Amino acid sequence: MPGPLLDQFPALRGLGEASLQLLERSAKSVELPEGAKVFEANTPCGNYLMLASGRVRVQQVSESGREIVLYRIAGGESCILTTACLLAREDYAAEAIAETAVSALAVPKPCFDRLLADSPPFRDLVFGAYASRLTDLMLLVEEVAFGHVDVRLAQRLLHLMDRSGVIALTHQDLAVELGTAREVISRQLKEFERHGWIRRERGRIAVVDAAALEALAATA
Amino acid sequence: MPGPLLDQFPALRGLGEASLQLLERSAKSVELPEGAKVFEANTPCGNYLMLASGRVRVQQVSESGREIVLYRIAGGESCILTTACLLAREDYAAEAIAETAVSALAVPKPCFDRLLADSPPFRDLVFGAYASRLTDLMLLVEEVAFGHVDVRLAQRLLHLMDRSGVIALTHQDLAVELGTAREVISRQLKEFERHGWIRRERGRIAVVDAAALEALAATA
DNA sequence: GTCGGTCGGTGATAAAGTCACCGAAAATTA
DNA sequence: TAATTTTCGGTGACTTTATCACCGACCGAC
Repeated sequence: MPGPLLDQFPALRGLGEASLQLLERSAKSVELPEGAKVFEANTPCGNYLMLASGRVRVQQVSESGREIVLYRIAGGESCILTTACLLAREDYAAEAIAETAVSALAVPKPCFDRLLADSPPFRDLVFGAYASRLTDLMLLVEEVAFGHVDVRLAQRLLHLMDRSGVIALTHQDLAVELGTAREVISRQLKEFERHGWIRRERGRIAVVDAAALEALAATA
Repeated sequence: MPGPLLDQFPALRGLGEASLQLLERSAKSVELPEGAKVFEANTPCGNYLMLASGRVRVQQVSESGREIVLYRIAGGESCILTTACLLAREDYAAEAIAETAVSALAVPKPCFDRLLADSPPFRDLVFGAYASRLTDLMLLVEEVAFGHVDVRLAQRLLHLMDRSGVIALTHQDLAVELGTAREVISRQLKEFERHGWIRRERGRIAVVDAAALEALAATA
């Protein structure tokens, strides 16, 4: 156990002694290295997952092999996709990948059910995660259906860059972020560079003029 | 009250006397005519909605005014979008329209919270609805991102037609179903008619060769 | 009947996706 | 180190989809 439960999940403050002890006893701590698959498409699942630290990317894979990033989960959040199959007894429709090293809590279904019944803060945690993902996905549908790639790419670059303005991703990675084709990204990036907004290197992109990208990104 | 609760919501069988009585006492019956807005985008909400009968369409509207159908809710199901804002205290991101006359149960938040705490069957109902919508939306993202309009249109025609193979929708309506433009639908339908798969009339489409459409629809 | 609104058709153009292929850089192996 | 393989990105040609502007036909109301 990497630390006290409440430090990892501040949302559980107010959970009550009994529930906390139940969690401490039943939940197993899980450690995953960067790049590990948290779960795969079309696999049954038995545990409810709570992310203590790290970041997980959830993406949809189509039959033709194309991919799109659906959303990300950060430390302190719960992974509602596992909940979905726990409750609906369906298989995953998507896959999840650890973007950083991840430590999580695997809660067995009986314990999950018990907490759901007994603990309002736990319910809030789970429901809150559901609600966020749901609105995320609705906005994503809108973006994919009606958004323009240049605007979406500008937004994503700004969101993915680190403090120094660097994005260490390949064009293919960015294509998966937006659910589009690599060629589309390559041509768009060339256009951005032509404007002097970014610099391209193999496997990395440096944002030069963030203000210009923000102006484009605001072209909702 | 249009009838006993359990007839309208078989999923609530096993709810327990106390919970049932609480529901009967607190929940208000709501009747909406066809075409009524169940809720609009960016409006706060105070009640949890359970659909007794009728059908509701939930669709996303973009700033530019374009629309796409996200999913539908039928009798016996709960409307998780209301739950989402109840729990996340966010506004709606989408709007919902009664496609038929609708009778529903409006459950006030305190009562909703109470049932969630006390009743496992009620929890299953709510969580189950969440899980279904979530997987629906993930599949929709995939479809919009990677699907081809001819295939998607064939699927939708087959799904929307009545027993006699008729779809009483305008081209614009179908465009909203798929989140595309009317012209795209018009041209595609002309192509379908050229193949002898459908017949077009003003405001209605008649499916002539469902098998052919199914073959195309299976071209996932 | 006339009128205003809805419905659908069409051509031109732009944006995005697809396909096939290429060379350069990096990683791996000999 | 040299050779080989893999990954990464570039490009042209073409298809599909989206957008824009406009049109005439049909429909219901008056």
